[in-house]
Order: sequence, then structure tokens, then C-alpha cells
Amino acid sequence: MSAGDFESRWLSPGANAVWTQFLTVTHRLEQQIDRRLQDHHGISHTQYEILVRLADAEGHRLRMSELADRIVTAKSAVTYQVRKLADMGLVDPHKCERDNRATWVTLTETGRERLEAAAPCILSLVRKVFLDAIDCEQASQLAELLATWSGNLDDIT
Amino acid sequence: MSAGDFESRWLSPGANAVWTQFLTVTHRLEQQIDRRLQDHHGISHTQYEILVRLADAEGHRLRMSELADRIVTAKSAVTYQVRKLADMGLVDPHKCERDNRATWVTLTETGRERLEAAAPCILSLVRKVFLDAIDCEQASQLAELLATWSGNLDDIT
DNA sequence: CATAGGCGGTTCAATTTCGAACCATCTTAC
DNA sequence: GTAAGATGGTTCGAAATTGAACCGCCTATG
Repeated sequence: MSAGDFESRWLSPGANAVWTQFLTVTHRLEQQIDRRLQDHHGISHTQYEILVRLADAEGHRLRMSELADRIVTAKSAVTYQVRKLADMGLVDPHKCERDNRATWVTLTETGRERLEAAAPCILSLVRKVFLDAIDCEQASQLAELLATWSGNLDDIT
Repeated sequence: MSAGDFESRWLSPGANAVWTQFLTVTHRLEQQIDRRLQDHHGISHTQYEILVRLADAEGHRLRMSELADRIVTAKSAVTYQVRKLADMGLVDPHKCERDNRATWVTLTETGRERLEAAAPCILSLVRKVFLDAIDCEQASQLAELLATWSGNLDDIT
């Protein structure tokens, strides 16, 4: 690494610091969420996210592919986790009548209760660490930033 | 969920959107990085991060625990990955003389070359998606935000 | 209709990760 | 000096994730 190629080959010290800390913070955040859920509620963050997405969805149900898209994981991982959640009775997978290939996953009453039990634990963490750090102005800036990042990711693929 | 407890039990729609998109964007970013490294350079993101941290460190070496702290994973995962990297010849683990329990991990010349080969691929992605989206002003704001989040995470633990 | 290709999901093997238990060494306090 | 506890790493088994191969259904095109 020679002196002048900060711009081309490597990141500037400042940019590098931001990027590194971004990675660190996101990992630590995930770690904390996972540990809290695992310790106090017996579900993983992935499982929790599935419950959340279902609760937010129209009719509290989603198809497998849609679920995979929303939580950003491989379809096979969704198959695996939905089976586990179904075994726990938190979720009810059933065939779609319109399309015999597809399966709907519906949040059960038990699932909703379990989610409501777990949510405060996570939301208080999210608030304390993530949200309380930003005022309304910053929040909208962050939202804009996230939208840009998301758009850039779309373009790249 | 009754009408008035947006503040207590659930997040406000805006806050929820920001948080959800934060999760989505970080996952997609990780996914892209991983796929690029895997496809074009035959290493995982974790392995890449290990190489980066070693390259940044004094004397291009770190101890196992320090490595685990910096990349934010379990120590056993570091043991596993360092062994793999050592098998590839990218890294050289050796006993510490001062403390017989400890092991230093040093970046080898081959490791440095491999890192330099892989870095542009990742850095251009990071720039295109993440860094080019923010100007200097926003960058320092983001840095500040990340520092706050990081501090909040410290407090919680 | 037929059939070719696309789509929704699952299965499977391989890889990675985690946490708990463990070993060895170092350090502190007596 | 030596016992007690802390610290640095590894091992082990369980769980999660991935991508590729696959199966069956759906749908367009002729």
C-alpha cells in the first residue's frame, strides 16, 4: 500500500472507521437480541422475526417465499424454522387452495401470545440502544439513508 | 393491542419501519459481501474479517481472544476459522512465549496477498452501496450515531 | 391440448456457529 | 510455596444456515 491510493485501493481512515464500527455494532446488536430471546423466551431471533412478519401481515399469514424474502434468508432455512415453530404450535402451515405448490403460514393464537410475551423484551432493547439515540430529525435522515442503501443494493443485484 | 399503547408496548409505525429496514439492509449487505467473497475469492466474510483485523493490527498479529472480540463471535468459532485459514496458509498461529496459554495469530505473506486480492471487490461494494450514499457531513453524523449505539450496548451488558 | 419452462417448496450434505464443559496456565493472597 | 480463582483456548455436541438438486404444479406458447 503506497501513499496516495487511499482513494482507490483502501478506504480512508475515517470511512474505514465508520464501516468497521457499523459491522461491529450490527453484530453486537444481533448478538444481544439473540441472547435475550434465547435466555428469556426460548426462541431464536430468526424465529422471532418470522412471528413478527406474520403478525404484521394481512390476515396474519404469509407464504414461504415471501417470508424468506422478508427475513432475508435462504428458502431452506425458512422451511426448517417454520417446521420448528409449527412443532411448538406457534404457527400453522397449510396448503394454498389456489396454487397447490404454495403453502400459507398462519400465526396461531398461541404464536401471537408468545410474540406478545417476547416483544417487550426486544423492543425495550431496541429502544434503549437504537431508537432513543436519535431524535425525530435524525430518524428521518436515517430512514432516508436506509432507503438509499436499500436502493443501491437493488441496483447491484 | 389497543389504541394508545404505541408508546409502551409496540413501536410507532415510523420507528418500526426504520428498525425493520435496518435489519433488512444489514442482512442484505452481509449476504452480498459473503456471496462475492465466496464466489470470487473462496473465503467467507468471517475469514475475510479475520484477515482484515490482522492486517490492521500492530505487527500484523493478534491473540485469539482479541480476534474474537473484534469480529464479535464466539471464541470457538475463531478457533475453527483460524485453523482453516492456517490450513490455507493465510495465517500462522503460534504459542506466545510470555504466556503459555495464549496463541498469537500472524498474517502470513500469502495471507496479505490474498487479502489484497479480495479487498477491492468488497471495498467497491461497500463504497457503492454504503459510503457513496453519504456526504462528509452525514458521515460524521453517522459516526456519532454509531458511537452512541456502541456506548449504549456497553451499558446494557 | 401438449409440452417447455418457470415457480414454490422441500430435501440433503456440507459448513458454520454457539455455548458449555473442560484443560492448562497464570496470578493473587495467604 | 501453595491453594483458589481468573484467564486463554480448545473440544464437543447440538442447532442453524446455505446452495444445489430435486419434485410437483402452474402457465404460456404453439
